[in-house]
Amino acid sequence: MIDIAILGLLEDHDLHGYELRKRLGDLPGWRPTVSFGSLYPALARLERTGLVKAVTHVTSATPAAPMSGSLAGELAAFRAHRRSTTKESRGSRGKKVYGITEEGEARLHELLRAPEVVDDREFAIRLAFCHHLDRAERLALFRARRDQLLARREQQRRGSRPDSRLNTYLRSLLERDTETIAGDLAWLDRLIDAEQAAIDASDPDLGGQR
Amino acid sequence: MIDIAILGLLEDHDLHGYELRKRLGDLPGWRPTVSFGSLYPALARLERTGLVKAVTHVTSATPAAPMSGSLAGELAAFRAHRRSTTKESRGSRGKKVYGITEEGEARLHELLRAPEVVDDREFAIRLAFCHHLDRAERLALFRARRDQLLARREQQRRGSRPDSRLNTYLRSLLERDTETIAGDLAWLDRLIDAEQAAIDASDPDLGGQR
DNA sequence: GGTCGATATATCAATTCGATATGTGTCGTC
DNA sequence: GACGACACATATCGAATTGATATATCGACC
Repeated sequence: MIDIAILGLLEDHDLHGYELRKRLGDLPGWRPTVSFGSLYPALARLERTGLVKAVTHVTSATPAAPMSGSLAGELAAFRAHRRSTTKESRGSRGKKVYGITEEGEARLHELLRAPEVVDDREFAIRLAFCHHLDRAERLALFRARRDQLLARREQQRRGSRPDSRLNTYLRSLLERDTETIAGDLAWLDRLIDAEQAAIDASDPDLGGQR
Repeated sequence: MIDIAILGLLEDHDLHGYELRKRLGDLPGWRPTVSFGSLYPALARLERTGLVKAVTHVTSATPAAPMSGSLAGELAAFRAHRRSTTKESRGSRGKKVYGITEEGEARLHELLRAPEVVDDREFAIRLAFCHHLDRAERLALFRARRDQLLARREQQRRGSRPDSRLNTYLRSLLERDTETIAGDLAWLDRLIDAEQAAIDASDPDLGGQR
């Protein structure tokens, strides 16, 4: 989940964790922003699997970072190292700037393209970065989401047949939910139409096939 | 989170895990339903802390459940026991029916009343069971949610000042988000008005104070 | 007799969150 | 120029949640 967002943001600029967190907060899907407990382990995982790499920009004092070696060790070793080499490491706790690798770019594309649309948050994140897809792939994503919302609406209709048993507040909530789904569908249909129009315009001979 | 929903459902009827899961699926907040990995550990936790208790209804074959003792033991012991007493336990794997305790009812009320509204899912769950609150408490819940949505709208406005930098899809998503928040606020205001009207009607001498 | 799908409980690894610890850089202010 | 408050920055921990998987019984249908 968070992988898409991290890779998507790094595709544009190299960024360090803290900055990444702020930008993630501007995206829908995290309220109000990602926790550090998600972000840093995720970055470590992505680095371990070679999808991102550190461009260890240690600020000011020590331009060519000397402490990247201690990263492999565990906390105690790290601290001990830092304490024993206080003079060298004076001047900030190495701000780690990350960049995306070629494998990372491939993985991002693969994650965006994957056919199964799972939850609302994931769709939002994928949509936020879907400009990396081509038009046909984008259309497939939109339509998969549309099917999902349709199914949700259907399920709701089945569930609320004898809805007089429900309390007022739950009924009201369910009604609002229906309203939101209807709104989402209308919005999605506008996106789909726009995308289809763009395809027709760039490829007029296929216009009759939709 | 899941505690509110479990306690809220058990407040109406005694239920076993599987049935609980199905009813949870009818509530908004879980898509399409809770996972077993959430439900059963949560039930175990609630039982351990005395908020719910098992009324071990072992179906058909052995009406007065003889294997409640093995529950305390671990998996292997349980299986060994079951295998060695196959004849007795023939006819279903002891369906555990849970009921709410007095402590559970107190806890439910406390959870519903708590002033901090955290995320959307939690508000939905609380709303679904807020008929257990009195009108003033309910109104406080609604207003807290309202403040939260207002803050969200404000944050969005600040964030999207120079929004021409965003790609089309993200911009569209953000617009739809704004629309949804506006709709939620309008809906909430209707709920608040209705609640206030009910308070005024039942307590006319306080009508001027709002 | 066999197997499919619903009922039912339980556990596991991985992910995420909220809280917390720790340290640096930069104001303002006294 | 010393002090504290606050933004910047990385990291870890425990607990909750998810999705997958294992196990077992039941009724129905062929």
